[in-house]
Parts: sequence; C-alpha cells; structure tokens
Amino acid sequence: MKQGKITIIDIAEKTGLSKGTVDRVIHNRGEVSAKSREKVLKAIREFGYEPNLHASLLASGHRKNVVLLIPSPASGSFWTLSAEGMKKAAETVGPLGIDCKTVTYDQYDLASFRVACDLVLDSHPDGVVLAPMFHYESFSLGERLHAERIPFVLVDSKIENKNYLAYFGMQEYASGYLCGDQLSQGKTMERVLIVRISPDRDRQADPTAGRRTGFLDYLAEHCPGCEVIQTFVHPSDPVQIRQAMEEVYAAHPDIRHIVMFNSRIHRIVPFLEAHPDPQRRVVGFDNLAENMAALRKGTISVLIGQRPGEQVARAIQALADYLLLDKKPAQKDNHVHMDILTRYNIDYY
Amino acid sequence: MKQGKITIIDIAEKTGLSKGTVDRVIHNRGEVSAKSREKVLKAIREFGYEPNLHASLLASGHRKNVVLLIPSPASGSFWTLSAEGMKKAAETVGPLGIDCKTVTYDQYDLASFRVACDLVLDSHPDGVVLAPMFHYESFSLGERLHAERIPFVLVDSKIENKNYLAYFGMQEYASGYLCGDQLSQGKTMERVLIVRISPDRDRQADPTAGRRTGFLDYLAEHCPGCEVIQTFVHPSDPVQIRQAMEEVYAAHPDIRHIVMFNSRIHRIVPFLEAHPDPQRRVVGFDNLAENMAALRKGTISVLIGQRPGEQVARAIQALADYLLLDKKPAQKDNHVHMDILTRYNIDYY
DNA sequence: ATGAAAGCGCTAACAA
DNA sequence: TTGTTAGCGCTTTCAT
Repeated sequence: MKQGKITIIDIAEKTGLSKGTVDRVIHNRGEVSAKSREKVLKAIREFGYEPNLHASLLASGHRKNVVLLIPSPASGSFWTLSAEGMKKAAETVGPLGIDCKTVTYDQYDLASFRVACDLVLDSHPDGVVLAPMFHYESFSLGERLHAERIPFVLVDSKIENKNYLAYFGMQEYASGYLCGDQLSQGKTMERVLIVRISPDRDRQADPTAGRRTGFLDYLAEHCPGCEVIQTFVHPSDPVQIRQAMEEVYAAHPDIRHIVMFNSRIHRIVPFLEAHPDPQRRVVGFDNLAENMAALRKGTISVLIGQRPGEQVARAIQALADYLLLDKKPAQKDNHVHMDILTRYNIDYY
Repeated sequence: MKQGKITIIDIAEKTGLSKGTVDRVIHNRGEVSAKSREKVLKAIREFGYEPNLHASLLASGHRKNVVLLIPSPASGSFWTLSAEGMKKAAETVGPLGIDCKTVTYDQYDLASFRVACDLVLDSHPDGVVLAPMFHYESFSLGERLHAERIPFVLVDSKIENKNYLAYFGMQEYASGYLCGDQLSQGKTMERVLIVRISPDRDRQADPTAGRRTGFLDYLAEHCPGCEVIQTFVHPSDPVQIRQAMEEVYAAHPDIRHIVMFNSRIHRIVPFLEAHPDPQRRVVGFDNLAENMAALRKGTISVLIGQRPGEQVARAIQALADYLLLDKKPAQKDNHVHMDILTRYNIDYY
C-alpha cells in the first residue's frame, strides 16, 4: 500500500537533477554546486521528502556499532542492572542495524579505565554510551570522541564536557531530599545514622555527595536539631562492616533511622537482622537483587530506585535515533524518575 | 561493512531451490512440496539465516496500520496520558513503517463504543490496542478481531478473551494493598474515608473494585478495627461533590485518612483546601496534571501512578515487534510498576 | 510446485 | 560538478 511517498527520484525530476546529486546534498557530502544544492533543498522542503530508512540501510548495508562503557558488573552490583538494560536494548536495535557491545573496567582502578578507553577508541565505534566514574579521564575521553565526531551519551552521572549527545540519570540532590522524607515519613527524628563507604585510593569524585547534601538539607529544613552520626565501612569486607556497625550501635543503641546513599545497603543487612527492631527505619538506594530481598523481608523499609537498565536502554535508543534517523534527542539532559520502592510495590518492578 | 550474513539466496543455493521457494516456506504461504519445505527449514536452521528487516520492508513496501481504541481524553482525564503515549510511540515506529491512529469513544456511552468498534473493524487495521471499558462488547470485539486474524493488545484492564497478544496494566489488587500501606504509613488508623464515584447507568464493571478489595484486605490485616466510611460523589459535578464531602465531614470531623481509587481525586481538592488539616493524609491514583498540582501543594499526600502513556507505548511496541519481526512478546501479561509519587519525586515523572 | 525476473528507494563507485 | 548504474535482500507476479 504505497501512499504516494516522495522519493529522491521525485526530487531529482522536480529539480531536473539526478538521483546522485540529490543524494549528495541530502548527506552533505559536497561536490555539489551551491545552486543545485539550493534547488534540491527547496524541493525537499516543498514536497516534504522524507528518506526511506529501509532503503537507505539496505543500500548502505553497513551496520553501526555502539559500545557501552561501564564498570564491570561484579555479581550483585549496580552495574549488573545496566548490563541487563543493554542486552534488552541491543535486541530492539539489532534488527535495525545496530550492533551493541560492552566494554568494562574496574571502577576502583584508574589504569583499567584508561585501557578501556583506548579499547573503545580503537574499535572505531559509531556511538558510545558512557558511565563516567573518573572525572578527568572521562572528560578527556569525551574530548577525544568529539574530535573523531563520534557521538556519546552519558548515563548515571555527568561530566563537564558539553559535547555529549544526551544524558540520562537521576537528580542527585533531589534524590537525597526525597530520601530524607522517606526516612522520616514527615515526622521529626532525633538522630540518624549515615553509613558511608570509605573513600578509596584513587581520586574519584564521591558519586553520592549530591545525595548527601540533599539529605542534609532536608534534615535542616524539616528536622532541625536532628543529630547526624556517620560511620565508614569497607566497600565489601563483611567482617569490617559488621564490626563498624556493631561499634556505632554500641555507642548509640537507640538509633532508629539508618540511611546509605550508595547501592550497597545490602552489606549491612546481616547486622540489621542480627539486631531486629520493628521500630527502625532503613532507607537505601537501587534495586539490586540483594536489596530487594531485604526489602521484601522488611529489613529495609524503602529503596530509592533509578532503573539503571532503562537508563542505558534509553541511551542506546537515543544513539540509534541519531545514527539511523539523524534525530537528536528532544532534551539533552534527561532526569529519570526516582522510584520509591517498598515491599508492597517491589514485585513487578 | 557486510559481515557474511546469510541471505535467502544462500539458502536457495544450499538447497538447490530458488529464492521464490525459500520465500514461500519462510512465510508459510504454501505451494511448496513437503520435501522442499523440509530442506529449506533445515538449511535455515543450519546456517542461521535471519531475515533482513530492511530488505523485507522495502520490498513489500506497504506500511502497517495500528489503531488505538480508548475513551476520549476529555481534558485532564486519565486518557489524555494514554493519548500522549500513543503520540510518542507513533514517532518511534513511524519511520519503521507503522502508522498509528486513535479512535475514541465516550466511556459512559455504550452506543458510542459500538460505533467505535465498527469504525475500527472497517478500517481493516493490522493491529489494535484496546482499553476495554465495556466488558461484553470488548470481548466480542476481541472475538471479531481474532476471527479476522488481527492481533490486539490490551491496556489498562483485561477481558476474558484469551486471544489477546499481550496485556499491559497495573495489578489492581496489589495497588489497593499498596495504597493501604501508603495511607497508613504502617501505623494504625482509627477511621478512613473512601470516596467513590456513583455507579453509572450502563452496566460497566467497576474498574476500581480490585483496588478496593486490596485496600480493605490491607486494613483487615494491618489495622483491625479500623472504621471504614464510604461516600459517593458525582463523576464531575463540583457542586454535588462539594456538598457530599461537606456532609461526611460534618458527620465525622475527625477524619484524617481519605482515599479514592480512581483518577479523580482532584475533584475533592477544593473541599480539602477549604478545610486544611496538616495531620490529614490523602492518597489517590494517577498522575493527572490536576492531581500532580495538588500533590505539589501538599493537599494530596501520595499518588499511585501507573504510567498510562508507557502502557500504550509498550503496547504499540509489542504490536510493532509482532507485525514487523513476527516476534511475540516474552510475556502475555505484563504488570506495570506501581509508582509511589510524593511531592518530592513528582518533578521528573 | 517451482523458477525467473522486475522492482522497492537508496548508496556508492565510476564515468563523463 | 554531475549523471549513470549496479547492486543491497527481499517480495511478488507471471511463467513454466
């Protein structure tokens, strides 16, 4: 059921030029006199020519490559969720002529990130989705991609490089503020415990700083006088974590409000379950399987989710639209919704 | 950059048959001897042939039509959100060769639904997305579509017809249960007011019955002895609504917990704002603009959202995958997440 | 039941 | 600078 669609042949006829020339102006590939160019452009506008994606992709034959550059998804880490989103997105854009692959790095090892960056550049991708952990290096990767005219989309957090095609991530500050409200339930709190991950050797920016600020501002505005206790735990060592938690608990046995701003709240679950307290309220971030399990059991009261999988899926979609249809995203900065997850709405998340 | 992809010509050569025959077995369009059929099928499996979407769509040329059949989105109604989702989805699948249009009906007028159904069938669509309001008529539409081998996807609520390709909607019961938890904040409640829409002339099933059941079950399990008061209001008449609310309020001035299971909680906002009470908790459903405004102001405490736009977008995507790639959705029944919306996470919803 | 062949709209290499 | 032409992989009609 053709519907009198305008083709480049129509445009060629209208302008008295040939397919080839029309194609040249459509793709700005030069070798066209200014006059012909104008004529073609005018005709395109006038007759409302729209390229046929299928014909174009069929003829040009080549598939596009996009690569996703993220920290390696150690089992049960936040990045597993991103990787899953990638897999799903790859399935949708695959048949459209886009091949996706993933390059990972150790989020605690700058050198590994450098290696990964080179790997990405060497593969000469047509587009990149980047989760920037190391600020400076990510910035410079952005520069290099820009220089090679390779579009890139950021997920999770932003860098100061303005050349990105789009960004998909959560509002850091607002999520901390929200977190304050969920922890307090709008009531006043005497004392809250913030559990933090010990800062690491490399000078990464603390990705949770924005959340913490938002949280503290919430306290200042809604719970003046609330005492804030902080403790630092190792990112993974269960023994150290347990010990650190036991210590604060011994010092403040009446703590009823506990919060963590990264995705690792599941690390303190063993401690929490060893000291059950139905009055306690615990809020964390991100829907890792372990976190969700603790939420279902009631050990964690609320998780704030940001659908990392959806973030990368949308990032890849944005890249696909750009690569295939030459369509830039409506907005550069896309803040994803902050999901409030409780045991009652977690099941179909 | 061709990558040695297997084409039907390869298959034709391997089997000693012709392109035409291969195509015939791929599309089951008969006229092929069982023997040839087997050979081709075997070769396809063996060499991992995958059809080239672009070539296929280019050659066949015709675009597919899908129609969305929903209640007419009176301004500020739930269905506006669905219509928006449709618009967005149409943009994505448009370039892929799918044309979308919308047919609406008056959700309170059975006759108008009948007319709409005929309209849909007469347009001989390739796929239909249906929000079934009238059970029996929707069922019969499903039957008719099935008879014509037109795939259809359900959104919002289901019907008993098993022939649908997929369903996207919220868990009714669970959302009521969740609503109970959000209203009570896990504390005990003395008394709750349920505001309902007066039943209408036509014998529609009450779409909120499931939610109410879930809510009441939550009460039974977590707030035994909680008194439940119900009042009925007109779907739109502000005067009647105000009066009904004033009446219950006069009778129970100490009501601190108010809930509505449909999307019209904004209708009681004028009343609520005339009787401000910082202790009061109000929970409703759906992110209509009016509801969101009241949420921001604090008049409504929590909204439970179901992203109607995303529901229809996913429905259309499912249809597109089926029509274009012959891919059935992974799951028939897809329950969308129940979003908990507060004034602190509404802004980027 | 099967094969041959003419496109679908566009790209890209080559001629002119 | 511009025109011509041979495909891209598949669908579909018409012969055989």
